[in-house]
Amino acid sequence: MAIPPLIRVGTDFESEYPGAEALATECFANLWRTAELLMGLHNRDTMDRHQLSPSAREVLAVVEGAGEPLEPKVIAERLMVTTGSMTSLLDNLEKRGLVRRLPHPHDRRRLLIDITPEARLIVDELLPALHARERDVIGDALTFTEQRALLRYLAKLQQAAIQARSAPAPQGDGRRRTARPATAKGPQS
Amino acid sequence: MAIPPLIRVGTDFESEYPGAEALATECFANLWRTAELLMGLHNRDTMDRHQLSPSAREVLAVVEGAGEPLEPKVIAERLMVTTGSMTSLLDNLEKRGLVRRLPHPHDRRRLLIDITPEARLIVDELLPALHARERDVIGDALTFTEQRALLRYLAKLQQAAIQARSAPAPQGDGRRRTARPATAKGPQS
DNA sequence: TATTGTTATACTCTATAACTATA
DNA sequence: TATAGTTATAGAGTATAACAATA
Repeated sequence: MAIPPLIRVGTDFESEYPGAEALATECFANLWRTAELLMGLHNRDTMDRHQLSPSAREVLAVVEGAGEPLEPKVIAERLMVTTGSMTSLLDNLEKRGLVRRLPHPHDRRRLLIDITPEARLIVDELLPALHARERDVIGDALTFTEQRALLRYLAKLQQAAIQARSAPAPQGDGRRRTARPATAKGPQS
Repeated sequence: MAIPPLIRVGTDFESEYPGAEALATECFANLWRTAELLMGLHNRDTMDRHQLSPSAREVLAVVEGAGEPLEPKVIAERLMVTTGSMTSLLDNLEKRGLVRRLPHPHDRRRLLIDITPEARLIVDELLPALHARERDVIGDALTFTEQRALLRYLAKLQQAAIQARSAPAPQGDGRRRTARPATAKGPQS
């Protein structure tokens, strides 16, 4: 397999980066890679089966999941994009006949976005398959007990990350000492 | 806090999606969100401090980490992008004076990409700060024992994800039964 | 013929800022 | 004045396919 099962950092990592810890960096790198690999499965399936981009899928999933039409601004907040970006996403989806812009009953500035029956067909086919995939892949790797432990760790990491977001910029305490040698590729653990 | 600490799926999830499991979906969703939050810290720092996009940072880190100039194709493989995309990334970095295209000594089809002293200054300032951030955020959330357990889980998940990549498309076994209620108000059957 | 890298083209995603219509 | 959404513009990132140079 071209892809190794885990990213490792060199044995000299902690002397190269004083103030860092190899274990934390390995957690970080592998958390990202694992997430990318898993989400990549969903994205590929979504594109192959329905020619939907990840963001387009998210829009449909959010509206369908809400069970009722939503204002563009609300969808934009869920996806964490600007209203300008949302207009563009909705334009594409509307062109494909997957969403409709409806007038808001009480405020003529606003819209309500609903998904069309065609979109509903797509979502009703796609989401169960994606969730089944999640069950298969994650259940293949981890026991329920491990999944619950993972979830606890992720909750703690999210809290720490959210706190760090509003914290000051990271301190570049440790200064790198040597160029990282090219030959240090074999982690001997 | 606007952002809840953990994504949860509804209690009726497993009846909506037969063949799925709420626990696996929560693992999947939170793995993604955690990774995004953590990587978002790095991306924001990198952009704020050095106006470098994530991909541009990766190119510099890969070349600097190798300790010697690398061929574009090698960098492209590490970043998992095509050589066409790599040309574009290198164009941007070269315009900013951060990389140089050197002739390959033995093969005139090839190039060797080296980073300039300016880029080295950036990388030597940035990477230690990012690694220190990793230590702080992850160390704040998890004990070393927990970090090691997390790493074990991630290794297993990566293996499962890599296997799934070459497996057939997911089976949409379970058919969605009802529209997902937004606020437990009755979706009629 | 096969490989490396470039070019040309196109598309998605995203942002910002100016703008319109409405509140 | 403030808000919702659009438009115009811009730029990054990515891909594919055709291509040139070289092996």
